[in-house]
Amino acid sequence: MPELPEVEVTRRSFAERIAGARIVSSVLGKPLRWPLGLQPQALQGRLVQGVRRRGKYLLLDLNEGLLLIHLGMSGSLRFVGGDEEPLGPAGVHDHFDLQTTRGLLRLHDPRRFGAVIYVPSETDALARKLLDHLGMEPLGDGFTLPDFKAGLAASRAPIKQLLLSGSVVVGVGNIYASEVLFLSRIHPATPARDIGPRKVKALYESIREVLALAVEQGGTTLRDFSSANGMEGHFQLQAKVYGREGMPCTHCGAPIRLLKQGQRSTYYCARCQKSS
DNA sequence: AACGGACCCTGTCCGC
DNA sequence: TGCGGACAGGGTCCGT
Repeated sequence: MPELPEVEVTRRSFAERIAGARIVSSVLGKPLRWPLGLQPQALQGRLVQGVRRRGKYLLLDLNEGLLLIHLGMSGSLRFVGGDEEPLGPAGVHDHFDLQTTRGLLRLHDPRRFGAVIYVPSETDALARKLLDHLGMEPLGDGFTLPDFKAGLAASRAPIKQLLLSGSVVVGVGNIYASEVLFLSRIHPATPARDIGPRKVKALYESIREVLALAVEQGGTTLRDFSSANGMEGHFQLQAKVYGREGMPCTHCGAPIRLLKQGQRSTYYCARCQKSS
């Protein structure tokens, strides 16, 4: 479910409200992708200093150690402050509660591909395994055209799958991958290294523009995404190809096609999107 | 060593 | 209505 825009929107929706809070208690539900890494009650008394994002991970900085939170396919966070309507008891799909002096942070994740992991520092072995291989941040200054070009030139993988892997640039998931390839008129099966310089530039710009726009729009709500304050996203209203198999291309009218790549659906226009 | 596929889990939707 | 199968926004691991 959550790609970079949804994770960033989630971050912005509670980062300021939780900063400075002290952890009162913490409760686990069913197992997630990885174990928490310490007894939940050991978090009691620590301070939440802020919330950062790296790729699709949220990093909750504590005065001692940090929590890595990943939303997987179906995860979402809610943060409800003390003066708001309380969330009530944890439901069957609520697998992590962090009660703080500023409010309750709750992870809801039916499929449980998500994770909440405590690490003593970002240089911890597990943290490095999860974070070190991640590619460039598409909305940051470090994401440059020359570096992006070099990243594509080093891979023969189909461009759609290279984007999804996050090894060159992070945060482009299944929806936005289809969208940016449509906007830059690149066929999704094109080997990354075969894409010409003009289209590489178009793709680079599309990634920045689409992700930034999606953040502005509050992310994409297909079925159940909402930010930590309960707001739904609206980017789905601007999707040109995702989920539109058989419907006319907004540019040329040809029917949008569906392609399976690595067991994931890719939507594209066979007339507008070419390999060269 | 890069790449493709299997797999983790639950819910929903579609065709029979 | 019930049931089986396909599919869903992600990522790791393992075999080639």
